[in-house]
Amino acid sequence: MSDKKKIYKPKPISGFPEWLPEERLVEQRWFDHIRKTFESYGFCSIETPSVEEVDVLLAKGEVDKEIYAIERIHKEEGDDKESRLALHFDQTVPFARYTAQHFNELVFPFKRYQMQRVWRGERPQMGRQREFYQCDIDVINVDNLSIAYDAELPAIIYEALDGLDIGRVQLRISNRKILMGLLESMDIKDHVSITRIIDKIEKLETDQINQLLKDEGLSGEQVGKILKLAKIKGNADVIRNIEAENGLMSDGIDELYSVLDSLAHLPEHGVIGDLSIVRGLDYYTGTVYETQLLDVPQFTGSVCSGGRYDDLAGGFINKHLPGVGISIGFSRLFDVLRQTNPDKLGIGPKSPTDILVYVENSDDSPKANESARTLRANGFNVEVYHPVKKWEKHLKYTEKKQIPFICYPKESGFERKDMSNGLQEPVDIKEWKK
RNA sequence: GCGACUGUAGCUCAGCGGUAGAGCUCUCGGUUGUGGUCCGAGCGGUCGCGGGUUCGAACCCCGUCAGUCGCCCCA
Repeated sequence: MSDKKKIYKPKPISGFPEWLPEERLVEQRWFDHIRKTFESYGFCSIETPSVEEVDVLLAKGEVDKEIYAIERIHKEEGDDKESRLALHFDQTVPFARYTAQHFNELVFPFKRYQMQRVWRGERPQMGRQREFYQCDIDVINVDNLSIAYDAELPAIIYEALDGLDIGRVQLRISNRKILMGLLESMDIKDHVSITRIIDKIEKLETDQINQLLKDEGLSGEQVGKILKLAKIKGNADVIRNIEAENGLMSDGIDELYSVLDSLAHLPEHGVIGDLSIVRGLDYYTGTVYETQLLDVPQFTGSVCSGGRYDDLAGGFINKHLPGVGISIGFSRLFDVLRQTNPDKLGIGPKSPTDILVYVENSDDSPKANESARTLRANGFNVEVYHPVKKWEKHLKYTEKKQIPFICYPKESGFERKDMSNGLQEPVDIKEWKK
């Protein structure tokens, strides 16, 4: 009697988003714009495998990262001796490996961009997924790398983000040497836990920050000096007037001044020196970046971050290869906008089709296909609605997919219907061009 | 990994101890002026899963899994 199909009920996997065609279309538009911006500054594209050897990903000793390892289902006893693979956690480390591995074939300073998925095994929430796209640009050079690149990258990023129509963005820039110099001058060793606390300055009350720092064993005077420095925000001149305690600090101030000064052409809200920016990742050694969406106060995280790293690739080759890079948190940006400000996303039609060609009955198919070819040659995206159905069906389909025109044959030639106003008129398809 | 909350139709949810419901979506038909409106019909659910209590469980209890939000961390 009942021969019901067995159905495995699909459910979304948390943190692994997928979009509808109309959302994907916007995503593709964003990718195109970002790619064009990067290439306009002479960056070339590379792609690295989704997986790296675990040893490569952990080369910088960041073992606490939430990395997905992969494994064959038909794994057998003894297969353990294969090197373990894992999905890459970011694109910076694979890029460093790539640069070292292809060192002899690359031209330096090596400027590349990379737009790929990365994976992190963390609990998802708004703007945080487990599988997401990042758009990275980095420059790596041999032995030394001009500080001018530290300023060029944020300029490129600003241009890329500004073109997406997502409201005002603000790049916040600091230089780790400034805070590190201060800590050094006070003979404080545990940089990592201090910087983690500084990182929360925007989130917590001053009292709480004070307490956290004191819990680390700092004196009241030390805490005061650190907080006074970390709360400095402003333009190039503000940074220039900071008093240096030692050479390291002085270097940091000079570098940050130089970077901010080179970015003076950006709108005032677009870039700011902010000494509370220190970044969690421990391989950054100089300039560090974060980016805020000024018009989305509900989301305070950074949508685009990066920094200068002195020798990330040096672990893979016996050379000194300093670099600087920034990564747009593409999926974070898209997701945050989608959830908080869907109008800004400019979700449009459900397909790229410009013209639907109407087939009245199956005898007309060859004619329809041929006219579609003509229109495609004229630059349009054209689809033929093959099922032979009533005119109303065609209209409904065209309407639902928000296709602007229907083209249909008449005794002599063709007519087109403009879906925006219902107007129908004869058309010479050879002369109808995009 | 930790904490709080939530799992019923494709989606949004009602039902809270007595035969599984609504709206939307979808399919088909009718009305209409060639898209809209309106009308009718149909498709669609082991009530997350496993156990327990009960004459009887979507509902109460225990466990488990999944999800959402927050923390940690970060794009």
